[in-house]
Amino acid sequence: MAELERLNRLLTEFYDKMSSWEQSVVKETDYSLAQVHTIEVLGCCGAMRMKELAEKLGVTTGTLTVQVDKLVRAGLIERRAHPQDRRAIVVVLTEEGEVIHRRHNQMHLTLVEELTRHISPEQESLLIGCLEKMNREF
Amino acid sequence: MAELERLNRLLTEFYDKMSSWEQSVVKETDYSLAQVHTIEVLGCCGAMRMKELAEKLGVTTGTLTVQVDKLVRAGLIERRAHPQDRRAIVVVLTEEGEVIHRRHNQMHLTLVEELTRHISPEQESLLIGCLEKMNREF
DNA sequence: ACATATAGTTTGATTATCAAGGTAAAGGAC
DNA sequence: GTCCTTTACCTTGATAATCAAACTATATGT
Repeated sequence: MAELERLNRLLTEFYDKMSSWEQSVVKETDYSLAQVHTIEVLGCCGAMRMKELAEKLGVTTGTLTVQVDKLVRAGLIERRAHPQDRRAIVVVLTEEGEVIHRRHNQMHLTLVEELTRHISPEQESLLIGCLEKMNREF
Repeated sequence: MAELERLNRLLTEFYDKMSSWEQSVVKETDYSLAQVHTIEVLGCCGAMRMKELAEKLGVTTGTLTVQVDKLVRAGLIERRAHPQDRRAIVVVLTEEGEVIHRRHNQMHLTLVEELTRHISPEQESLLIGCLEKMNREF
């Protein structure tokens, strides 16, 4: 099982490097890591209710309420009434929030482009296949 | 560049899933995420001085001092004098710290084993190659 | 119509974190 | 050797993120 150990090491290393990359990128902005992450999820997955957003972010709804308050005050997101469920709030990016998201996403793309600089298109396809399989197993 | 976008999505998804997996695993233990991460780094990379550890963890030495205090009190790590540099402290896992690390590492291995369940050995080798290339580019 | 479950907010306490300032030691420049 | 600068770590005070639990309003099932 040396192969497994090696893969584990590489995945952990990748995770740690991604983590510090994200931290350093966020430090350049006016927003915190938690705030950028919230924007990221809303930008990638689209508007959603508090409950769902809290689950995706891995925090309680109480925590999210506080974060959403800040982002609303910063003008990046808005609270909207849910059309069917009057208990629910739908959180949606404002135009400014969209801008922030696109800018951040572009940095991600640039990073991935750099990371795969020495990976051939065929290998890249294989990598994509592996990632799909792995993500499905979580 | 649709391929790039797709890879970016998959990597982000993988990162997020790893993150929540780690969080849920840590929640079962008596230690916090920051503490487990400290143990993880010491276990994988071996004993090192405060400065180096702080860099690997992405925190200031001030923050690390506080965390190390807690882990020393918990009996998982020890502060040792650096043999050459009398300003420096070498942080090292105790026997109990090693046990915690091995237990945590085993869970990582089990996870990776599950994740790669549907990946052939040949694909796995290719995946390892890709990860090595990507980690080198960070 | 009533009981129970769910969505979101508020509150109080805890933890992690940083920046800035302090101490001690190392490493050069002279 | 003596000073100056840099480095390593610790301490402190303030701030941000987080949770659990209590609360309000609405939905859902019996």
